[in-house]
Amino acid sequence: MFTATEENYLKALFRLGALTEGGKGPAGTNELALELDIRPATVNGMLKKLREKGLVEQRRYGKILLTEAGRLHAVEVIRKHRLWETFLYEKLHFSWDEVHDVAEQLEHIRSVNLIDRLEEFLGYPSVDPHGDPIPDKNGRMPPEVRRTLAESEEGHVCRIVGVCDNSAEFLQYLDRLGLSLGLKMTITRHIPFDGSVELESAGIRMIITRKVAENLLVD
Amino acid sequence: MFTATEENYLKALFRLGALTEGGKGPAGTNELALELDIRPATVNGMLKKLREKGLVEQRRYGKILLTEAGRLHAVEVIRKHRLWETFLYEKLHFSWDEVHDVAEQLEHIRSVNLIDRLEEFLGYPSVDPHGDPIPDKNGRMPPEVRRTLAESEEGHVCRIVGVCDNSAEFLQYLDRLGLSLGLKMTITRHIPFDGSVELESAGIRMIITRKVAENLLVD
DNA sequence: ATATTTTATTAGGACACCCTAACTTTTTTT
DNA sequence: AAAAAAAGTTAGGGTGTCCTAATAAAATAT
Repeated sequence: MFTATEENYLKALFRLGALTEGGKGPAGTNELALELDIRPATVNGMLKKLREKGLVEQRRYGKILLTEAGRLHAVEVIRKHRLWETFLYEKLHFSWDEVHDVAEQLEHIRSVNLIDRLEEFLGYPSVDPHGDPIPDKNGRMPPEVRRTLAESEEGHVCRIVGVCDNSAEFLQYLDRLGLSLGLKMTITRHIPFDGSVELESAGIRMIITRKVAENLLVD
Repeated sequence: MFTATEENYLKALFRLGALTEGGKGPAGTNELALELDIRPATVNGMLKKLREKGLVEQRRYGKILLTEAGRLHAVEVIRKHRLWETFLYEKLHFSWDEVHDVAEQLEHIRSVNLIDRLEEFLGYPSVDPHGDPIPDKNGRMPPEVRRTLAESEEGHVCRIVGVCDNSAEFLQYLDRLGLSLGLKMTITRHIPFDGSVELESAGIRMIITRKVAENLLVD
């Protein structure tokens, strides 16, 4: 049905939030190319194919959106990826950082039964070793346990998954801080004095105020 | 290092006994093409590539032989295939006939640690669900338990893995019976009267004499 | 509003793997 | 030994996925 390459494109689009609804909004050709580490010209050609297959919607020179079919398949691939990661971590004792590359290959194995049986074997886990939720076989993500950055423990590695305050003011402020949806970070310290949180992301250390921390949802 | 396609060629050559030593001897381009269900012209091109990579030896218009490097890699792929089959059968409860197609994909997953950890997880099995031996990580097949057809139980599914008598007479006789190395069969009945063995292979039922049965090794 | 920069697209090419059709070499049959 | 059959090879294409270089459109800056 789908090639491994096509699946990787869908997955990347999903990651980039090509879903209209919440999130960062649709991605463009260049952004997708960057995400996949493939040249824009190549991506452009593949998008044509995905459009023809009804997986993606895009007007000339426009942003890319996953169709319902595209979204469903993207989620299916993510489900496979996360279940395989869980298998590697829990059953084969791979370390946190080793699982990804192998799961990247395993997620493309085609079989009617394989992934459901693997899920059963693993005891229907709800999150993978990175804490990411595992979608069910109908493409639904389990209700995420959303916690604010302020409640998160020291040393915890997490990602920004949403905000409590949706005001333009707050979002613009986040922008200025370099904080965006999906950003991965490590909670370095909770500072008792004023409730500030020290964190580290992409090699950069920063301190954010308690008020900001209370309004950032992390996983 | 190797593409999935290259690995499939190596595996097929190994199956066809392209090892000089015992067995059926080296295969030709056509035979390999038949085995892989790929046209001879295509196989010819791939053989050039495998020769350049030092995996195969072949003179113009000559038979194909695996080099030591080729043989080692073929065995490695077979090891992966059989360990994955064992996993699917024992842990995910796939049936005997479902495991092959999925293992055919899984055997090409690349990872330094994966297969050794899987082997450990499975408890170092020595044979796969079909009774085929699983090579160890150094490319050695475990000592096969070779039994003659005469000693084999009724209902047993097995393959001809060798002969006791190597005379031209006997081998020509086997040829006439349509019995060849690697042939899969089911032992239907042991006939007490004269020790004959009734068996079934590829939908054809036949009876062979006790003397022949005593000289055929099966797995 | 025009110039610049960024983003998207087109054109043309490469490589892996597959094909069919035609041809050559080797083997087998007569 | 010549004819026929089988096996191996070459020539020329096709698809999928990638590339670079050049161009067109849109967004941004002046």
